Amino acid sequence: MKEQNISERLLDVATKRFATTGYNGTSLSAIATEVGIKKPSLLYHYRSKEKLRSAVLNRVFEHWNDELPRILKLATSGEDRFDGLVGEVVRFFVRDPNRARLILREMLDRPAHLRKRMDDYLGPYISILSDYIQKGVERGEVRADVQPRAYVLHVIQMVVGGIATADSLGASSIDLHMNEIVRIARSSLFIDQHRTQELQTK
Amino acid sequence: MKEQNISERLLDVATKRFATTGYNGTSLSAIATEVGIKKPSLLYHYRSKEKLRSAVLNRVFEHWNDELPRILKLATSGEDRFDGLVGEVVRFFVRDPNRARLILREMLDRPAHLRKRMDDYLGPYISILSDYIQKGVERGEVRADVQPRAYVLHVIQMVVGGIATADSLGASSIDLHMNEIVRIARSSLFIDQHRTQELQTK
DNA sequence: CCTACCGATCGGTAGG
DNA sequence: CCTACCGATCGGTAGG
Repeated sequence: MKEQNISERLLDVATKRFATTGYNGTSLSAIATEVGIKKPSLLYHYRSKEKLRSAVLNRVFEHWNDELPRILKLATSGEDRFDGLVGEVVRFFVRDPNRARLILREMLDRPAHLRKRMDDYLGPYISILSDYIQKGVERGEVRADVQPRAYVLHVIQMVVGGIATADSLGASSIDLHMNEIVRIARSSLFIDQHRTQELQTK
Repeated sequence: MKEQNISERLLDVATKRFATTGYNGTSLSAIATEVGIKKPSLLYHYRSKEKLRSAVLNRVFEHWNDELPRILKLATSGEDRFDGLVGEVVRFFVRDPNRARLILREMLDRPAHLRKRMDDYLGPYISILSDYIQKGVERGEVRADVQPRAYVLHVIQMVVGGIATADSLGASSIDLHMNEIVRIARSSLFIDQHRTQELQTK
């Protein structure tokens, strides 16, 4: 688990540095030095800084692509599994907040470029989730005025943004903040069944 | 309205550039050239790049500080005025999305530094809003499980993040997305009175 | 507000 | 994987 070849170690360090100090704020020599080699040796593994950037981003999106199918299987039915689903997404980014920072930075640095990548990797999953929501509306479980696609995007964004910028907010307890995000997401999606039932049995 | 001194024009251009290409991705000569002067002349107005950065951030926060008291007067009571309040915050950032991008970038680049600024400028207002929410809970208008401070922070973050990264998401219609954000914020805060009343009158 | 200039560092190449 | 080196550009200063 600890033995990695140099290409992978370069990718790890580059991910961390790009996430924390940004692409423009990170020099190739800084990355190389942290791995224990010199800049020209780095450029043998990745032929340019841009290639390194692409490699870093590709790996993050592939991680995502590996985990999302598994996560989405949790979401075959209604409210019960919703917390599990959002919880998994939260855990994915909490496990390594640099993933969130990296994506947020890329959104700011190269909007068009990232939009394409998001469409390719996440597009299908977002459509699946939107369909689930639409079915929930038809079943009467989900609020009728939800905009499915916008809802999904903003929940993802709340999670990614919340984790990426947790240090800037007074995020004393990450868990408390993530719980509140899940609560916001859930209660703005579902019609409140408990309350309905309480009142109906009166 | 069009006549500005050079210091102000430098501030405008620096704000735009820092927001779109980042602090590290913007050179002083690029800013100076766009204003029509040379780099050493810029450095007469702002003695270093860091001073320019501070000046840019100060102005954004002061804008905010000027408008927030007025906006908050809209929020003296419950659900009716909630949409107006969130709507004003949305409009503030939609009017100039670079404000949102700048703050998001600073959160990523210098978390500790921005946290202090946020506390100083926004801290009191966040406390006021948290108190409103707490009173709403006591009145039975607001969900009892809301975490007031976390709720406020994440709604702000959803707005700022959503506007800053609108280009990256498929934000075909900004209005649709902002409406969905307001809907998410409102419906996750208030107990659904309409539904309650409908059922009670049955 | 300018020209002229500084040392430092950048991404990248040559060549082994 | 290295040393040595490239032109370009960076933030900043001198001096007027």
